[in-house]
Amino acid sequence: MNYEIGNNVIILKDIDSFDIAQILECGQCFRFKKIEDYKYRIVANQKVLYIGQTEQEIRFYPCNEEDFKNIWIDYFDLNKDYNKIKEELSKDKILKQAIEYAPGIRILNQDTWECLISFIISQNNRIPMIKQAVENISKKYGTLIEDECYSFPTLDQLQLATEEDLKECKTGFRAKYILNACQMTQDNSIKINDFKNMTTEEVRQNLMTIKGVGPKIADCVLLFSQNRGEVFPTDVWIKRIMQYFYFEGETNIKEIHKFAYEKFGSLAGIAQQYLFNYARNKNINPSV
DNA sequence: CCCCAGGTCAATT
DNA sequence: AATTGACATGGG
Repeated sequence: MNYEIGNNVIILKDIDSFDIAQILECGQCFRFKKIEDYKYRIVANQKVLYIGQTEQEIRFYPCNEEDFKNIWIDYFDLNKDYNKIKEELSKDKILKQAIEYAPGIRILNQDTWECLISFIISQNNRIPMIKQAVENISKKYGTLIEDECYSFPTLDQLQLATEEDLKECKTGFRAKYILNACQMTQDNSIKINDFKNMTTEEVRQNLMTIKGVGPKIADCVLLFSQNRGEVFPTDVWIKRIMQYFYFEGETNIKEIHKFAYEKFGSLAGIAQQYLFNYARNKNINPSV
């Protein structure tokens, strides 16, 4: 990978398929703030990182080479060849459209614990409100890093919360689900540290023992924090776009999964993200 | 005032 | 096994 090391900044050039706005705004990640066009601040891995992108280069700061190599290359999935993936997926003409609409999407490799709690909050909720709730929780239970930015709380930190506390953070009826996730992770019923050695189906079943975690949230955790490209998280938007483009009207999630696994295989998760972004931004909402 | 949101649970059939 | 209403909260 071709990058330059500056004074507490890493400058990345000649990277394909990287659009920081598309990556952060496509619905996979909740802890980012737009400073101005193509300048974002994220909080991840106990760090605050700014990303500024121009046509020529992408700047990551404050950042030294060690952190870039150890943390951010993996976080931004920089070793994956998205051109090859897009070429493969573009054999399907619907995917071709979705990819052309947002060719700079990448799937981030996020922290599993944060991803789990964030997507528990996501159920029957809207993205701006999910962001707000995650922010509230971080401010109340996380650690101050710098500049009013708080890390997402660890299990030990979040365990201090009561159901009332969590409701004050605007998590609503999901507060008790978060408590259950804390409890089951604490007593090692949820084996986050073993996930990397478990099959996708084993991880999914383990996550779904948490009250408030069903197949959709489990698949989001698998895709966005465990690099399992073969899952196809299916929410209302995915259901709409699949019905609109691939099915003649109404169908069910089981049929959608069967179709997606056969058609996209190990690239299903990435395909899903292009489709989700396309459906949401084009407001695909057929009256079928 | 009614509708819905990156779903899931529990009750009912 | 499949269907249906409830659930907190706030924006359109």
